[in-house]
Amino acid sequence: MAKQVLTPRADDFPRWYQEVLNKAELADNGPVRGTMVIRPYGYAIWERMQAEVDARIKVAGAENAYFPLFIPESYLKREAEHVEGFSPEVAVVTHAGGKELDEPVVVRPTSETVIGEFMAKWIQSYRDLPLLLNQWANVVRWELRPRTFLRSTEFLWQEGHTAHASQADAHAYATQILHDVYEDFMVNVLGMPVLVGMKTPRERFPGAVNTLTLEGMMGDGKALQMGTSHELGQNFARAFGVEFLDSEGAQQIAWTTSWGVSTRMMGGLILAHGDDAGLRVPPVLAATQVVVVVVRDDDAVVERARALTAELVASGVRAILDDKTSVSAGRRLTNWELKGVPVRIELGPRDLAEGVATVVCRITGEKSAVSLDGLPAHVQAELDRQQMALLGEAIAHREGNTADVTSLDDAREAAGTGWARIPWKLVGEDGETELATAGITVRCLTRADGTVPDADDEPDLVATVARSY
RNA sequence: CGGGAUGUAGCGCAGCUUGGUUAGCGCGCAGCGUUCGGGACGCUGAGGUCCCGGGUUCAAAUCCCGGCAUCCCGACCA
Repeated sequence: MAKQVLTPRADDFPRWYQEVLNKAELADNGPVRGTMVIRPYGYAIWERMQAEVDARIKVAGAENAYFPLFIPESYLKREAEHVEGFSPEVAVVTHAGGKELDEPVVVRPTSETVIGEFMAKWIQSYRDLPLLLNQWANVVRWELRPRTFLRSTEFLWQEGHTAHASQADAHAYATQILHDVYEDFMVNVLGMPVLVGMKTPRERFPGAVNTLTLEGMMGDGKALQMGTSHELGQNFARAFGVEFLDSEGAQQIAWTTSWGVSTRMMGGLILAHGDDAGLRVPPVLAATQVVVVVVRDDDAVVERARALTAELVASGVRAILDDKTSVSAGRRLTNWELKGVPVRIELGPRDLAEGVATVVCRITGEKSAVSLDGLPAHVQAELDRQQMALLGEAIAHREGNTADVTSLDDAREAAGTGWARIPWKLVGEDGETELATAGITVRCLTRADGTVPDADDEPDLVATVARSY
């Protein structure tokens, strides 16, 4: 019997995306336009993302703190480009406590301004630098076209904010976060071979002097910005008075950075790794790496499955038991497949009689009978192999759908199905505007050797252009 | 804000052109029975301000007017 779980995504990708969200029980739409409700299964994955990212942030030396959700409107107005860039999408509270407020407060769209205010208080001397802060929070941006996880009105993220004594230090730190935290996480945990580069001036964060980005290719060949790291120069420090005395006793203005990744990565995970049977979660990320499914309601089977689950947990695998035999086996198997649990172990009377379990790998689709003895070791090896297979598949997909071109027409053509790499000097600001009319943007600039440039006017830069979410 | 479309059960939809008894279907949900190794089947049942307001009519989900909301394509964006 042919099994067709979801709408074929080639026909209607947005609909396929929505079906995965619903059927894999990741998220629902919220009551207010553009907001989302993250369901427990989706949130468990987000918690794993948080844990992995947070650990890397701490290695990079930043500490967690928390700043207010409400920001005085006047703060936002202190940095000219920043207010201009954000005001269209800021939610403003004008009434509270039963009366109109003297000064409206905005719901943070990002926290550079409040944090800048406090950095100014906390920093007096070069000995106070660098100040490396991070916060896990929700922010609100009233975007015109919201989409669950990819561009929701409210989203969860991590925003790092740092202050440094010199431009070189700030640049080095923004770059360190880009590679050691974000790229490492995305490649090794998410299994996504992100393209790391620099945004063009047009695509820069409002108020930044340099925006670095990590771009992932989705299953349909579009690009998704998975994370960013900004050098803010002295723009915010000047606006908020983040000043310090250097070792010579001279008053200096600090150099700041900000960087973040968000629940958008949940959307990226779905769009990059999902297939027509639902989500596929990389084993390193998965909150549930293995599900042991009791195929039939049989005491001996239930008992053995429970023991096996305990064995797996004891061996360090994140495993759960599914003994809910009141629901038919076929339905449960399909549900776990939709949710993308990397390894499924099916145990029934037939398996038990032969001393084996049926091991099914979600990522490669392989199915095999494996002896119950030594199963935990086998499972661990299988998880590692599935992780590599998923990354390998994503790399092949990206390479197979990226074309090197030398004209804007060819770039437009290639962007119909994937990415195009084109010399930046053939594009320029005018070419960028022209491509934009066809819905194509310059995702980032890289050097010919693939490394991240220091400036957008370096010679021989390569622009990667694509459609995006 | 421009261009297109849609609002009917928890979800997905039909019915509207040509007004007419009690508004249907699939999925899901509840009960009983048979099933159970890849989304089982039968029977029974619960569940509805047909987006809102007004109008026409003996009679409106259906026709007319006004409003609201949502979705898709653009501009904005983690």
